[in-house]
Amino acid sequence: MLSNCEQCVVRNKSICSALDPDELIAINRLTRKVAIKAGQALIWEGDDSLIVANVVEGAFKLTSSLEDGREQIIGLLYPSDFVGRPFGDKNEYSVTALADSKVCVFSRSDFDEFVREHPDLEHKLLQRTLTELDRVRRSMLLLGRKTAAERVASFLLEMSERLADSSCSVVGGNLQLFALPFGRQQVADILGLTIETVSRQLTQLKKNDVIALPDHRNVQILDPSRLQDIADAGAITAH
Amino acid sequence: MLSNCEQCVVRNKSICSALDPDELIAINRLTRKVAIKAGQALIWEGDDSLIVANVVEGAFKLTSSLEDGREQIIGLLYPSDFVGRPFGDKNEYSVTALADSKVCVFSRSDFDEFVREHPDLEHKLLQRTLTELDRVRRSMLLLGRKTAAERVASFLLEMSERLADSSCSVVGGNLQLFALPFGRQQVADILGLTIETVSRQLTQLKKNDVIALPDHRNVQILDPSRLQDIADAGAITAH
DNA sequence: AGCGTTCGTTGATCTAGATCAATGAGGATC
DNA sequence: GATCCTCATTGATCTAGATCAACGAACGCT
Repeated sequence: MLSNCEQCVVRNKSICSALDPDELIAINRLTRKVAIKAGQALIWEGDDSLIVANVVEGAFKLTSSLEDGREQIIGLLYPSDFVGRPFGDKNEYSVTALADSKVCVFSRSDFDEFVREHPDLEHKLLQRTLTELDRVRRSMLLLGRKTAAERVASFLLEMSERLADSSCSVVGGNLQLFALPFGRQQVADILGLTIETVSRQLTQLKKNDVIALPDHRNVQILDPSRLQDIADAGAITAH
Repeated sequence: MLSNCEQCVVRNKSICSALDPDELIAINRLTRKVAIKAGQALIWEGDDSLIVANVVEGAFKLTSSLEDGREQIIGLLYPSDFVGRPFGDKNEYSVTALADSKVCVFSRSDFDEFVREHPDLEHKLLQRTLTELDRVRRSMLLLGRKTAAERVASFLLEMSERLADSSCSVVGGNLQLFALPFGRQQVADILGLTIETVSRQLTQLKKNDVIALPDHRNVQILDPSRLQDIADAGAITAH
């Protein structure tokens, strides 16, 4: 089945939103929709950069590892996000599906060429890259200088923001419930901690009534301002 | 004195290398050369993004801090590097001169507009941003998962590469000497460690004849492959 | 030359978070 | 509904790196 950009669900949020109908037809010819099963890799660390893609459905993690197995999650990708390394010959990171996913794939050379001919598209790509750079730099402060409590609190706040437009429900402006799209090990790999430390910090927050944990995947933020205080300074004042 | 792009020392390495002589004259009108003393800030964390710039001379650090004074160095900037946040309204990070420096400053709105009219310039900017993103992500692995020994070794290797074209001297292909453009505290703030740990790791490397430290600022790499092994896996085998 | 002042090194101790180990709690399969 | 199997929690202990503290060395200043 041919992919059809006009009917694409991420058409208005992805970089493709820079394109007019004619251009959309042109880019349609360069693209191929691919399904990726949960756990399957789309790109391997160290690979030549042969493809780039838009995430259409699902979620991906971007990871970098040491030989002995230590892994750091460097980024998370959701529908409408752009994946891959244009204008470069190596992928420095692996991209792996966290859930069953669909992506819209381009050959990198085709994509590079198309982008150079469409400055508006290149502009969108630049804006995304700048935003991502801001985000990644923020996590450098987290990884380099924050305590475990601060990291977990920051993470929960960021996830609640990021998932705000999808599954998040705001009741009374203060009550937030969302489902993490992954397990404790992944949280640990995002925060540069161990699974045990993440678990202990979460139960600590639960004991202090800052959050509730209906089950292993769901998180409910009961006291956002308190969580914010913890994220910024780690202060856990007695409740 | 008017700045003159034609005679600019970073003309061929900065993003301005994308411009032809006519365009250079046009951009010249938007620019102003400014001297910054060591220790002085060019941009403050949280400021509105009102200016962007090219580094012409000297060195800068990009930092993010917590209220209690903990600081993380998020990036280093050298001549020909681009500074600031185009196409965004906030600077999330401070930019401070590490040495007496000169920059070529644009108003952000002027720059944004000029960039949109010059796709080649925007392309250069995108390439730089993508490269920087790769570099920053690499340091996420360092900050999140590497030990102190691995961090210091990785740092020395990266600095020797980065300074290769300036003060670095390669003798016999194996002997590298370079001067760090900053003190121990800054190294600690780059690596997410304390000054004491950095110091101890350096003396450890010295004792094992992996490096020599002629004085506090200079570093000589005696055994690059050993240093590389340490950077990757932290293994310190007895000498 | 003498004297602060700043910066780096070294040592002793402490602790946040890692590691090791056991237990518990769904969720799928037959 | 019993049996795995995977994943999260909890507890006990250990350790890398932080913290606290003293000392030393280089540099600028009078």
